[in-house]
Amino acid sequence: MADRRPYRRESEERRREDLIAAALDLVAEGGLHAATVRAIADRAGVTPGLIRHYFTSKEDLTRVAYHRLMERMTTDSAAVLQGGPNDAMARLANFVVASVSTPVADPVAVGLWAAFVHDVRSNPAMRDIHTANYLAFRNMLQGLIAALPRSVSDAQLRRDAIACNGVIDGLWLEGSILPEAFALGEIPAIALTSVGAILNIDLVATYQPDRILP
Amino acid sequence: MADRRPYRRESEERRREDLIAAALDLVAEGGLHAATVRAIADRAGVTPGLIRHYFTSKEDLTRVAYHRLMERMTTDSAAVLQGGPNDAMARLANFVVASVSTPVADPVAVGLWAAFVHDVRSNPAMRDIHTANYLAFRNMLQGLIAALPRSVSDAQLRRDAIACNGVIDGLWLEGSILPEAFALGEIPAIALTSVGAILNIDLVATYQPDRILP
DNA sequence: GGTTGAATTACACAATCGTATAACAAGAAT
DNA sequence: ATTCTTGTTATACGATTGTGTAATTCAACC
Repeated sequence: MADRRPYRRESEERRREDLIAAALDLVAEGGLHAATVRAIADRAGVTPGLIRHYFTSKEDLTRVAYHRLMERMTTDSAAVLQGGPNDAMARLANFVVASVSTPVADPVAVGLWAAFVHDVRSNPAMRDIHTANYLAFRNMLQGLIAALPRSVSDAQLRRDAIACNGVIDGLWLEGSILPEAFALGEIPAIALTSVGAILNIDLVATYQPDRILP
Repeated sequence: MADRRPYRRESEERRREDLIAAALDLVAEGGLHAATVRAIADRAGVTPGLIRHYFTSKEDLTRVAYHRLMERMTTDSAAVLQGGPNDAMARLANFVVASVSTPVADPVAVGLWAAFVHDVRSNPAMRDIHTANYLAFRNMLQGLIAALPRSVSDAQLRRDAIACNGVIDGLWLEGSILPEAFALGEIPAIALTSVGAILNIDLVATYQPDRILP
């Protein structure tokens, strides 16, 4: 009959990846309600029906997309450890700064993250994803703290990690939501001072930016 | 014709209040998309059309509801200052604990809060509401810190307030999203220790719960 | 105690949502 | 070349969305 839209066959992995990326893009831009099956398909350059060919439902796609987001945030924070200094204090300082700087701290990222928070509370599958990634991040932080030249009990180490994670999360949040409320570099500086105060070490003097700050 | 639903006339204030409360309830339970005009009206015991009689649009109702939510959270934190001790350190300690305890820290509240974060970024009116309430909270905290028996510069006072606000926000977030990941009273204890470490004072020894903890 | 004004209900409407199913066509297999 | 598999498009459907507009009924007022 009429001319059908021409198309190319792609691998399953490629198609799933494109759809996930399109979904995250749309959520970041317009919130969860903007990520409709039609909009996602359009952004990914396919037709809506294809989504249900690769995902059992829209909820399924949502779940996978959230997992990908959390994974990316943890990876971005950890990336700064690769090829950096070997000194424990310097490694911690780099990690702290990276966690409250772009691309981890970012208005788009926090909007994206917040969009899924409610589902995390109400949906068991989403909560499992959140718990796993939250603990992965905190354990990474705890490992960096444990490597410091000081001796504390395991219980104290846990409390320190929770506290430092708290400052980082809080500053990440505020700096991302209201970036214009802070001077350039103010949040990273405060993060270093605070984590240092909690752990009773001088992180500020330790920190040496071996990478270009944005 | 058929029997119309009987109704009572109420004051404008009462109706607006009921509709706002209904909207917040629904967002808390099922996210933003659950708060449809029909669901809100049903919860408030009226018919959908009445919403547009008191609010120019659904967006208008959403904006007002968010304002009410932020207002309530700040008020709940400040409530602990009323009738409490006069000692500056004790007042700060009470405030810190209240900010990371129920009803301020609560799974429902954080889900509610997160639902609006995206709009805060993209909608100027929502951002104004957020900025005003965020600064109100931080200034309240800064006032408590300024009252402490120690002398620091204004710039340092600002940094201290941002840092303490960060820990509080971060712990509020984590404790609210994953309450089962922490022991009872663990988060308040860590909050006191951390804020104390940042300000270089002993808040833990100061804190004396003159109110029943939940 | 009618009369009147506005609070409230009732209904309609176009747009959009997620999902289901059938038709097609691209590329590998033969 | 032809067939076959299945990735992909096309279309339809019922439910639900926010928003207008007209019809009612409550309660105050003279």
